[in-house]
This record gives sequence, structure tokens and C-alpha cells, in this order.
Amino acid sequence: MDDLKILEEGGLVCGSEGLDAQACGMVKRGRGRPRAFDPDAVLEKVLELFWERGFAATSLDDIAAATGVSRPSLASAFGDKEQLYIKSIELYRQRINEQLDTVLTCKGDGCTLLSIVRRYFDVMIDTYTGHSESCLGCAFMSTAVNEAPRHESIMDMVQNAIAGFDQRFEEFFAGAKRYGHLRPEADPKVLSQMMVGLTANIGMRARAGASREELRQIIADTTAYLFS
Amino acid sequence: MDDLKILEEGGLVCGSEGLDAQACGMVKRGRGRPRAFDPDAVLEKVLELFWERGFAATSLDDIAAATGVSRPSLASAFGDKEQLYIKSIELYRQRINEQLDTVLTCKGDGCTLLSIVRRYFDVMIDTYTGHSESCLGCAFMSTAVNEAPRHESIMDMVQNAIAGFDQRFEEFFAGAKRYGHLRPEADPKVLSQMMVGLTANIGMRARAGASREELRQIIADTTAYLFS
DNA sequence: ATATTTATTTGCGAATTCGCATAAAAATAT
DNA sequence: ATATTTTTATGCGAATTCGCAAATAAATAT
Repeated sequence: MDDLKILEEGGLVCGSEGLDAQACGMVKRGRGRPRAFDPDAVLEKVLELFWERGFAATSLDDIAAATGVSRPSLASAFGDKEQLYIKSIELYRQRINEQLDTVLTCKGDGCTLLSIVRRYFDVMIDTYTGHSESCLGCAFMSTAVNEAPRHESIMDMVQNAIAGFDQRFEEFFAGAKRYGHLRPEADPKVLSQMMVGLTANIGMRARAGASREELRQIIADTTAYLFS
Repeated sequence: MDDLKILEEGGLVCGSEGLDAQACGMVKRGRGRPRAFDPDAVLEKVLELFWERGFAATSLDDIAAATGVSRPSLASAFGDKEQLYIKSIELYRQRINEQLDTVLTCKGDGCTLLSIVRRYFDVMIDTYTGHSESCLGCAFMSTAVNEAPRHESIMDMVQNAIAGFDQRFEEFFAGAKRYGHLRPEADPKVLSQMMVGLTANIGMRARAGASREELRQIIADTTAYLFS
């Protein structure tokens, strides 16, 4: 009684925002009463809450209040609290991955290794300092990693995500090395660890209230040292 | 009705472990009934719990059960949950600072910059992978930083601690530079950020289940790259 | 001995928190 | 129109969680 919403999962969901069924075209709606909310929009809001307050400190009542969706509806759409958390963090992960793809790809030839790396950190700093009132930092490092040891499913997700980031960075530097943008003695694995380290550093500091400028300064100095 | 236990705070507390008042020598005990527990030992256990589970996911009942001290006694000795948390984390901070002092001080002349840095990371890796069942990581990064945005007192403590660590590393590298152990173009501030970054990196990975060996490998590679 | 002081024990009370169960509502199928 | 299906709304119940207050216990001071 849980995995029968295949048609909507893929995308192209009819939100409740003015669009009625007809306008949505191809979407063959199933039998019963239609959702009164857009799952993606709700998940967005859920991520926001978990990101700000962490997993344990965010109650389903908080979420229900903030989204306007009742607890039972949340449960039937997303499962229990842990599953809801994981789905919202997967959204975060997915977004970061997309940004990584965009940013670590050299299009045009004005881009040096240093400029690409800095573009990456610009994006991360924006993400970490966000538009929220409170200090955000990294939703992974600050909330998911914290909970991982006590929740197997979160642990799996976190390990998976870390491995994914490692791989992405390693591929990036391996590519850079192939094209001669890197000193031959430089090891992609090592540089990848440096990137993760710097990212973790600013993520932590952002959640501890550091300003954009402070973070940018740290990144300017450290990346200059590492990549020029 | 809170700060009247000056005599005990300094140290030299008569625990409940067999030692009776007489054996304790100089400790002039105040008027009322003596404590049945050793506050330092309790705080140690409290730190362990908060470290493993995080602030929000650890209840005072958990703590009372694990320490054998009732909730009201905990409250009268340490204040409310937030104060208790801060006191336990201050214990953690203090311990790390002591280890930092020990490890970043060059005694004897067999020590290169690289060897000192590696000794530091050996200690941190031991701390982060601990002797506990669960994956620990860094109590600061993983639990305190997570809670900081929603608790002013925790935020203050975290900012203070970060500033302290920064300063210590900077002084260390400034000293190393003065004595010619560092290339003249190397900036103590930058190297300090690198250290914090690497520390954050292994702290995160440790809580996500990375093994000692994995962490040691990362540190071996990255410190070789940075400091040799 | 008695009073005073401080800690501990016990237990209440109010608020949260979460899963679940039941009834009402809104769509489609026949 | 009626039945079927799915979602929503409402609310209960059990367990947690935390602060607090009253009664008891163990020490010292006089």
C-alpha cells in the first residue's frame, strides 16, 4: 500500500496551484481522490525544516504546520519520519550533484583549474549561507552525518553520498591531469580529499555563523595555495 | 541557588567510590548532605551519551538511567539540559585542547613539522574512532555545530571553540615559520585552515563509519602533499 | 539533642510526539 | 446513480519528555 504512485513519481505532477487535471495533459490520474498538495513542493519545505533544525529536533507536527499537510497525509505520501527525512535529503543531494555537474564541467576555454574550483566554492558558499534566517551550513554534514550512527538507513545514504562526491572529484582531477591542467606529480585522490576537507571546513563554519565574506576569504587563500 | 559549590568545582572531590570524607583531606565540606556521585565522572558519561546520540536525541531520562543519578539531582548539579550539554562539551573541548598542547609542542629534536602534524592526526583519529560501539566522529562538528543555530549558548560556545582552534594552529605554524621549519612563502593562516579542513574531513568520515585505516591513509597522503 | 542546610527520592502535571484507526470527501469506473 | 478507490480530516491512545514541588535523608552547626 505504498508504491503505487508510479505515474506521479517521474515528474509532471499536477500541482494544486491552479493547474487542473486537463491542463496537465498526459497524466492519467488513477482512481481515487487526487492529492491536494504537490509532493515536490512539500518535500522542498520539509528539507528546509530538517536542514535548519536537524532530524531529531524537527517534529512531524512542525512539518505539518509548515506545509499545511496533515500528519496522516504526510505518512501516506512519504512514509514515516525517517523515510521522509531521507527523501528530503536525497533532494538536497540531487541538487548538489546537479550543481557539481554544471560547475565542474569546463565549457569554453576561459577556465583554468583554479577558476573552476572557485566557481564550485562560490556555489557551495551560497548554498551554505542560504536565504534563510538561521545559519544553514551543509544539510549533510550537519544533520545527516549527526544522525547516521543511530539510523541505519541514514548511515547508508550518507556513505553512499560521500562515496559519490569522492568519485566525482577524483574524476574531475583525473580529467584535469589528462589534459595537462595539473602538475604531473599531483594525485587526484589527494586533491579530492582536499576539496572535501575545504568543503567540510566552510560547511561547519557557515553553520556556526560565519559570513559569506569570511568564507570567501578562506577559500580564496586556500585555493590559491593549492591550485596556483 | 546555583553557584554555591565552589569548593568542589576546583577538583579534589570526594567521590562516592569508597572514599569517605576523612580520607579526602583538605576538603572542608559545607553544611548539608554530601553528593552521592562524582560530578566529573557523571559529566564524562553524559558526554559519552551526547556524543553518540546528539543533543536532541538524548533525553534526560537516558542520562539519568546511564549515570544512576536522578533527573532532579542532575538539574541541581548542572542546570537544565542545555547547560548540562554545554558543560559536557566543554569537557570535550578541554580534553582536545590539552592534547593539542601536548602534541603541537616540539620536545626533543627528532620532530619535523610533518611528524608533529601526523602525531596530531593520530590523536584525533583515535578520538574520533573511539572505543565506543557506535561511530563517534567529532562531538563538536557532529553534535554541537548541528544544534548551534537554534541554541544561542551553544552557538557562542562553538564560535569560541573554533576561534580557539584557529588561533592555536596559527600560532603553531607561525612558530614553525620563525624557526625555519616552513617555506617562507607559506602562510600560517592558510595552513591553519588546511588543518581544520582535514580535521573536519576525517571527523565527518569517522562518524559516517570510516575505519581507522581509511582515515590514516587519507591523512598520510594529504599531509605528505602539504608538508613535505 | 535540635536546628539548619543541602541532596535525594518520589511523583505529579502539562506538553509533545507519533502511529494508527475511523469517518468524511473527492475523484473514477461501470 | 452506485460502487470503488484513494486521499483527507479528526481524534484517540500510549509513550516520552521535562520542569517542578513536596517529602525524606544525611550531613554540619550550635
